[in-house]
Amino acid sequence: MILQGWEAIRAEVLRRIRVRDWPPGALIPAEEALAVEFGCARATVNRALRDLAVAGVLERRRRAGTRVAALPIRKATLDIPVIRQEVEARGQAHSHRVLLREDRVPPVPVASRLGLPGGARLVYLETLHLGDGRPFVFETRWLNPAAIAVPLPDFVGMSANEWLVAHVAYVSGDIAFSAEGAGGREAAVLGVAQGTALFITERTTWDSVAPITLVRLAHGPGYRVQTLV
Amino acid sequence: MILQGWEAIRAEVLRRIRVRDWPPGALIPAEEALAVEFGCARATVNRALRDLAVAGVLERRRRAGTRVAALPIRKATLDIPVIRQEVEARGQAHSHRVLLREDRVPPVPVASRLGLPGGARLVYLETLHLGDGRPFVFETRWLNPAAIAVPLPDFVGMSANEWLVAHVAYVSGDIAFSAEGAGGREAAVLGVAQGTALFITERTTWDSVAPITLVRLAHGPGYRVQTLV
DNA sequence: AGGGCTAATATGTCTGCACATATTGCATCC
DNA sequence: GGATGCAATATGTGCAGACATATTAGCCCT
Repeated sequence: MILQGWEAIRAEVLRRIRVRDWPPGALIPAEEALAVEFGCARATVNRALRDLAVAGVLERRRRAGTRVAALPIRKATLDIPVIRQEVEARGQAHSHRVLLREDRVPPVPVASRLGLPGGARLVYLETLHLGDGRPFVFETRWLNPAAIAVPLPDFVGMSANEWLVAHVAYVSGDIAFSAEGAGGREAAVLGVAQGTALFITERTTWDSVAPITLVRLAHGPGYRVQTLV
Repeated sequence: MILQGWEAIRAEVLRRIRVRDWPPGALIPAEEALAVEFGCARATVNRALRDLAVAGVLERRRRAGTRVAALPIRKATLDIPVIRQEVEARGQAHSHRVLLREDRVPPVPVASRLGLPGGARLVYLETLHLGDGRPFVFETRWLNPAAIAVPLPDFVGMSANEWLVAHVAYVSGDIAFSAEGAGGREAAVLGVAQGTALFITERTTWDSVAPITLVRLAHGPGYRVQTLV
């Protein structure tokens, strides 16, 4: 069987896995053998198999060979859009209001998540994002001014997230999702009953060395994060 | 500057992005130019840049060149472990109980999500997963027996997920996360107050042609899904 | 039988070259 | 002026060959 292109090879390998030609856990032929069978170079087979390994479909180890993953559905990728884009994707007009901004000593859990000592002062910011004037998400954010070289703006013209992206050194970080009942303030701001289940996104972002910001987004009812695997 | 290995090149490119040598939106030099600068083959540069593009850090288009993504934090990958592994990773002993199993005609939203006509009969399954004997997650599942060649077991000895992975043709599908208040049954089964915010995971999985199963996992308070970006 | 070293092997990566393909910007034509 | 076509260009993909590296299986020695 002659196949053209690494994607064709990936598709054929996937097909064999799906029809259980190669069942979960099975060892599949070596790259060299597949290259001969498909009439292509080993590098091309390598490209296809590596891609499937990244996707979690295959598990590869040197010398040990390549085997079909025992539990295939293991990795999912999701897009984390900027809030403005998310709102606009729903066909609504985005706006935001800064509800509060002040210097504060963060509570211990916040400081520890950011890896800061107890006494450090941070900027605390509360922002409400709206779609067509209705509350969409309530953002509470801790900013570390010590890690930001330029002076902070008032975040009225541009949301904190967009300003950070545009003005601060490239960031990395982690994201966590959870569910929580709305507290009094959240309920009031979002216009829902207290205790309503909210979808919470928490994001920590780091400079190469210092923590920059910790954001907590409280999404109102009906919010979903969706993935294509 | 001479660099060895595509990961070293990726690191150097990332560094330049971080220090805003190449700010968001900027066009970076062509592969050929970077290959000369780093003293390696173009394919090696290509490998590094392609990797960063997959990670969402770079955006590449033929002829148009490679530019730094304007909004870098856009893609996140997360692992979706099997429940048993998740429980065991917490150092707890996993067990599960099948609470209900019967043939049912699914409600319209379920049928439409699976792309099935209205009248089709499915197997409905309610399972409670426990960690050290305490409720961990409440699983409700619709199974499409028409898409499964072998007869279904009782799922007492092995959870549905693990049985499916082991016995059914390889599946793909999508995952969605949301937050909901606990209904009466969920509250009772999980041992929480009605209305408690639950973290909901919904998974649809497909054969190459037919829908196989729709699972809804209701996680109790404190549950988080975490990601490293 | 058991433990440790060695050789075989599959994947990982790199090079240098070539051609394919998408896209852009310019030139041309009406 | 506007639409159309062409050529230049950056990335995408492919090949053959080579060496690197991790891991295993088996051998040897005690």
